[in-house]
Amino acid sequence: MVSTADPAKQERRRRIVNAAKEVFAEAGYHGASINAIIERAQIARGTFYLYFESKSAVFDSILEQALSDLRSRIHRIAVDDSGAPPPQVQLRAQVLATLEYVIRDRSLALLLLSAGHTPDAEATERLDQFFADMRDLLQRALQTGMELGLLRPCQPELVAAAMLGMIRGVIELLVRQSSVRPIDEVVTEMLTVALRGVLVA
Amino acid sequence: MVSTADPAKQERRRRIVNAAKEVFAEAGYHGASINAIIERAQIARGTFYLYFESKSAVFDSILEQALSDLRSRIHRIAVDDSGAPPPQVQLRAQVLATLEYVIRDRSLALLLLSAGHTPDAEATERLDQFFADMRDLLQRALQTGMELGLLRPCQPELVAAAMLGMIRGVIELLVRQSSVRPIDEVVTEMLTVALRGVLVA
Amino acid sequence: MVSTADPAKQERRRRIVNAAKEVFAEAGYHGASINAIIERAQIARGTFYLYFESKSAVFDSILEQALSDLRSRIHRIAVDDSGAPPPQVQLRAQVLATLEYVIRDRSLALLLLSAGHTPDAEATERLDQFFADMRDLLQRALQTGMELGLLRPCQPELVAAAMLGMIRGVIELLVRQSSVRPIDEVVTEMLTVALRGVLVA
Amino acid sequence: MVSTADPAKQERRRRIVNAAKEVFAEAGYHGASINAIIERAQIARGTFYLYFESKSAVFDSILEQALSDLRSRIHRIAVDDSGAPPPQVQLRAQVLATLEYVIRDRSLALLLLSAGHTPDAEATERLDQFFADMRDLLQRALQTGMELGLLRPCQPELVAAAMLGMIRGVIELLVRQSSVRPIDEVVTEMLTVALRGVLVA
DNA sequence: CATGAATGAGTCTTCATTCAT
DNA sequence: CATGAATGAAGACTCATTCAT
Repeated sequence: MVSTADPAKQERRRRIVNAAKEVFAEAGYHGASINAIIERAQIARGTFYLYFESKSAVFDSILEQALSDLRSRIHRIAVDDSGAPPPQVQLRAQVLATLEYVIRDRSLALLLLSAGHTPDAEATERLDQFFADMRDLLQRALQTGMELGLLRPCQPELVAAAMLGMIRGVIELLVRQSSVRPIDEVVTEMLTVALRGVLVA
Repeated sequence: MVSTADPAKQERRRRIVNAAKEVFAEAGYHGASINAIIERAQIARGTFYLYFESKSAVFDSILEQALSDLRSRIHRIAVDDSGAPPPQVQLRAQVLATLEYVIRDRSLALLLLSAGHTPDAEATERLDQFFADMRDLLQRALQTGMELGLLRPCQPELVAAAMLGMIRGVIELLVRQSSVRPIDEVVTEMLTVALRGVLVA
Repeated sequence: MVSTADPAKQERRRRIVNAAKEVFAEAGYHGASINAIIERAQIARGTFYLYFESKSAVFDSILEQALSDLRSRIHRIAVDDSGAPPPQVQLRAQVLATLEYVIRDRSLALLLLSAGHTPDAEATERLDQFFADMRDLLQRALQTGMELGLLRPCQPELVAAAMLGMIRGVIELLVRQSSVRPIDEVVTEMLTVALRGVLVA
Repeated sequence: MVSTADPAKQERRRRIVNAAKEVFAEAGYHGASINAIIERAQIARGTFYLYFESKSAVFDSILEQALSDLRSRIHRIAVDDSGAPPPQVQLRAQVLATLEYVIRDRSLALLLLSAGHTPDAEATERLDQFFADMRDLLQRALQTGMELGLLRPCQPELVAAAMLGMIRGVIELLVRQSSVRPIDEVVTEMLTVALRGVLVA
């Protein structure tokens, strides 16, 4: 077991993970060679395999961590719970938290955006599952909103997909442009578009 | 020169392109082995290289064709030309044409959605350029709409990115679900969300 | 049988042989591709195999022709036959004939000089045999000369090898330099060196 | 940096070089497959590429080493320097050193003799340059000898080519015959022929 | 634990040869 | 006979993974 917290080991592990994240982000899963990773992490070849079973294992580990972090920032929006803040506030908070987390780590963001094709079926599936979960959450939120008469009738599945895409599109823009925008305003704009559209009236 | 016609050759070339498209879609650029492509195309190894210089050449060819087809379906929306149909109609037509083209060829859609990391820098650049162009078009349309007082004030760059993402998100949904939806309704819903948002009022 | 003299066929065969000779000379046996040969000969791929069984077959054919031509120019020098010209004259005539034949066809010369490594064991052997024969001839001439008291005592095998090398060296010079030298003088110089050496006395 | 010592690595490198030298000598550059080399060297495919960048790299390395070794054995002959041994002695020493070096390593000798057509243009050029240099050296020695009245008037370029060929011819004989001759006597004979020719007087 | 030399399965690509038209 | 499209064996090279030191 490596998980048992020897601090030096933990540090090393983190070094590897970070190196791998950068290399994956720059070159994609396939283009990322163990060579590049260990060079960036300043470790020997064998050492890598002391901490991770395989290339796909690091990738999985990075993904798992990211998805778990993201999941902890996103929940079902409570509507009946009288103690909770109003739905729009909850929504805003979650979107903001998500964006902040992803934007903070450019490599991770790139990795998540492009992590399509891994030969590691599991990783692909895990990522797909994550996005599916997010869409479900959105979809249910939309459904509830419709039932409560807050939202206009629509095809929730489709709109959920559209909105998820919207978020990805915005993240891509933020990540590709090195210029730093105030995330707060970005979220405001995004939500306005999603909720009110772009027409004047 | 034979490059023009010979129906048998054209047919063969198409077989290879289709096989490649499927394999690329399923396995990504790297995961796609020449072996897999020629097996699916039912041809010998050497035959592949009779039609394409290299693996990246087929990929490029597929990409080029797709982007050119798409570009021919998408143009700047004319607003002052009194002979032209109203902007919303033009917009709808273009989105519809795009979706129809992409949805028709599932493999191509998957390929376009995930064609992030190719070692072929040119291909990656070409794809990036395409999406950048699309965003520009959207951005300018938004700007014009704002200037004409049709759209509410917004950050056009951000909104353009969001909408492009929306389209990608919807395409992904359509492509992943094998269920066939009436594209017409999909477009209507998408445009409604983009233009009017989801709120009731 | 192709040997039966249809003149058009003969002409075509010659075209192929010449093309092959040039390509072999320029690129070596391995570097010579059937492609290059048929392009230069202006024929289709299949046509090549109508005239020659394989790549090595053309090579063999070229070699065989050249060696046979050369052999017909080189004979044992007659010393007792009172009707024959003096040995030195015979020697000179043969060396001259050899050089003239080889120099006339630059490609052939290059091919003969470098035709070391063919995967075709037979061709290699044939070439080796030719050079061995030439050396034998020289060696016996030397031996005879020694026995007749015309030449100083020496190790005939060694000296034969040296003189064969001398000839090859000179041919190489003539072929590599595009400048045209009077072959007659070349032969004179060569024979003088071989017979009298370079010292003054 | 490890490039300097590590005896085990050096040994392995030598094993590869030797295997390659043999295979190149037997089969020529093209005929030599990496497969054959690694089999003879008893190493795995990847190991080869740990020591050499490519097939042509080993070839280059072998060539470079040989040419450098040979160059260090051959110099301009000093004639005015009163402290130097007489020219004939210097000449003899150099020819002897050259032959000894080349004969000792049969594979190397074969490789040098036949290293005509490499697709590696650089290697070919390097070899050509070497022989050109040697010819230059000989040519200048002849010129000097003529000017000093030691040698009879001749065309130095031609004679230099002849003598270089002579050396190659003799090496070829020594290398092809497995029988071992006393190199000393070989050199004596060769020089005698070159200097005094074969005639009795 | 760390190291990095060694491994070999797997990839792309070339090219001599065949054969249906 | 001529053609050139099709074939597939063979070759060079890469890179994730292992293991002796």
